[in-house]
Amino acid sequence: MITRMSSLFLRTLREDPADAEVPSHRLLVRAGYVRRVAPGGFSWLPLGLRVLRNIERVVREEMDAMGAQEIQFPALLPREPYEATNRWTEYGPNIFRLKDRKGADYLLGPTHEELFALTVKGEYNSYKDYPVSLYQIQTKYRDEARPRAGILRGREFLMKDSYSFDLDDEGLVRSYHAHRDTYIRIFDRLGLKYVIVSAMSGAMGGSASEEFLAEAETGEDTYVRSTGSDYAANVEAVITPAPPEQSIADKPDAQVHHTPGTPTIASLVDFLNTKTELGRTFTAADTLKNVLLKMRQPGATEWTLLAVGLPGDREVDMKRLEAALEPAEVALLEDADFAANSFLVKGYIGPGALTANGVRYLVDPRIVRGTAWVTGADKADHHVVDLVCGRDFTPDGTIEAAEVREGDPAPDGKGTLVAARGIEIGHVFQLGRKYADVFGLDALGPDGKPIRITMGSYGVGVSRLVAVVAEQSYDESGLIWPRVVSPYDIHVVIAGKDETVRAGAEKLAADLDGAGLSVLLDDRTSSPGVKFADAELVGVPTILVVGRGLANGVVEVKDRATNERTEVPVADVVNHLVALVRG
RNA sequence: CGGGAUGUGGCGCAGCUUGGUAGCGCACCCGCUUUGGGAGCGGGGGGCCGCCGGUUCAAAUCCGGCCAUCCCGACCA
Repeated sequence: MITRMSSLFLRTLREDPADAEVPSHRLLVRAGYVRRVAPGGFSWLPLGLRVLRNIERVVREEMDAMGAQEIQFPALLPREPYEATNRWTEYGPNIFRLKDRKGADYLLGPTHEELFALTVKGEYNSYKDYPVSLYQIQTKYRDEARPRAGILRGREFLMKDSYSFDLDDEGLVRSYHAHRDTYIRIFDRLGLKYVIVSAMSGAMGGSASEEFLAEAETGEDTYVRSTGSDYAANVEAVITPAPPEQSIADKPDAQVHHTPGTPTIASLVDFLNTKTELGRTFTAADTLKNVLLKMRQPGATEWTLLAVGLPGDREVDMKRLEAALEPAEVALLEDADFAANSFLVKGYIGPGALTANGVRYLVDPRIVRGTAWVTGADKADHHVVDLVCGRDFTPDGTIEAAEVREGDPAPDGKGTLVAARGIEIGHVFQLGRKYADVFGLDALGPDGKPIRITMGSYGVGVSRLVAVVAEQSYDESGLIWPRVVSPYDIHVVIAGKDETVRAGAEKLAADLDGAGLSVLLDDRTSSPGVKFADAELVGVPTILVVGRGLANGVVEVKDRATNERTEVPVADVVNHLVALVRG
């Protein structure tokens, strides 16, 4: 196929659009791939649509190859199924809601677990029907609080979502891994640099959920990776390696010290080192900080107290804490709560009062049996030194609530952690029976008894991938597409108005087309400089320049990624390019 | 929802302090010249200056209110 730029619906911009910050947004607008029509809403122009369709094709081929079957739901959905799962309420302001002429409630689908579960229930009844995996590639709607970064986070976007249905947990794990492997193939084919991070804490069940994050400085998701292995994880999922337990026998007795005016860790450490004669130097890491919180299970009205103990040099990471306590709601204790619980002496809280008053006490994994701590003595202006875990206090358990810092040892014991940023491009998730329970999705088993189906849910952000690929592949002149997603195989530039040059280029374009390549032919009357600049901006990986060399029987093949130019005899160029593209 | 900024042809911007017939660059149209790195000259088309109200003989410009958009944060299957 040959597309002539003289008639292509395209207008490139010489300057960056004022509202674009991230490279993908800037370049996709400048190069005429997309145009903004509303906050978080973009139209796809011919070049952009071709890239989107190419990515969609890769996703579809791999989904089909794994045996998933494609179906399609409406984006406009009735309220009832989402009411049944309580998501009509849970989604809050994040879904688009609308009413029909009769006043009935509808929504624009943000994700389709309900519909898939209901559809399978409607069609399948026997255990012989399972397992099955279904998917769709469909427009999703979410009323994001703040759409941003062009098509990286829009309110309307194209997503591939799929769902697996299995008779038992082993089947779910198989389906999960089939999807995971498929996603690896998809992202590898797209030439992306990405990591797979565990998205949930160990307490919630290992690999039940993993995210695929494309490496990008502009990414919204922070994760950590190890310097010594390929370990990578969401900050919420990092497991703190516990130090070895220590002997209790050789520890000195706990002693209470009068430590006036030391309500903070810094003031306490300073006091211990300058105003006491303990014969050693303390740091914040030697102190045990007890943070008081309150938590509430979903649906409950009463808050219960919770204390988290952690080394004094670490802050509580509320996101990690929330992830560890999910689905419970959690909040820091307020002054009124302290007033209502007089045994809590703010600034001087120790494990003693907590345990004595039945407050659930969870500690950081670094606080193991045999470790000695400086902590509050439950009395204003008093701290206790050498309070030993397992001897002087016994926590109710451990919790991953402390902040993760660069330089922390990696959980696998190899290397240390460093922070990195990424963009979520895929998510695999063992849903379990949540939706099957709500809708009564059962298969009739061989013994005549119903078997509750277990589901997996898997997503790929198809339109987002256009921006993510761009984000990982561009230079100061413009986009640089990998061949699989490039809008065309070859960009032919006619450099010169000479009629023989034009005719030669037309002939070559026709030959390339005949050899099965897609060709973007710049047959415009503009000056060569304009055409070169546009070719670099548009980003087709191979540019064929037909110009002054033609008289000597050569044309120029330019590699967009390296900007290397090689002269190739006209007679060989078609074969040369076919080999390049088929590579 | 908090903080910051900005709204002037399709795009990028100036003009606003000090009110007086709306301007520049890119893009677009016509003519001539030009054609290997965003051509030159000449001629042209296109704007309810975000919206509403106020002040004034006169408002893009001053005052008040509203709306919208972008950025940072909170939020985000």
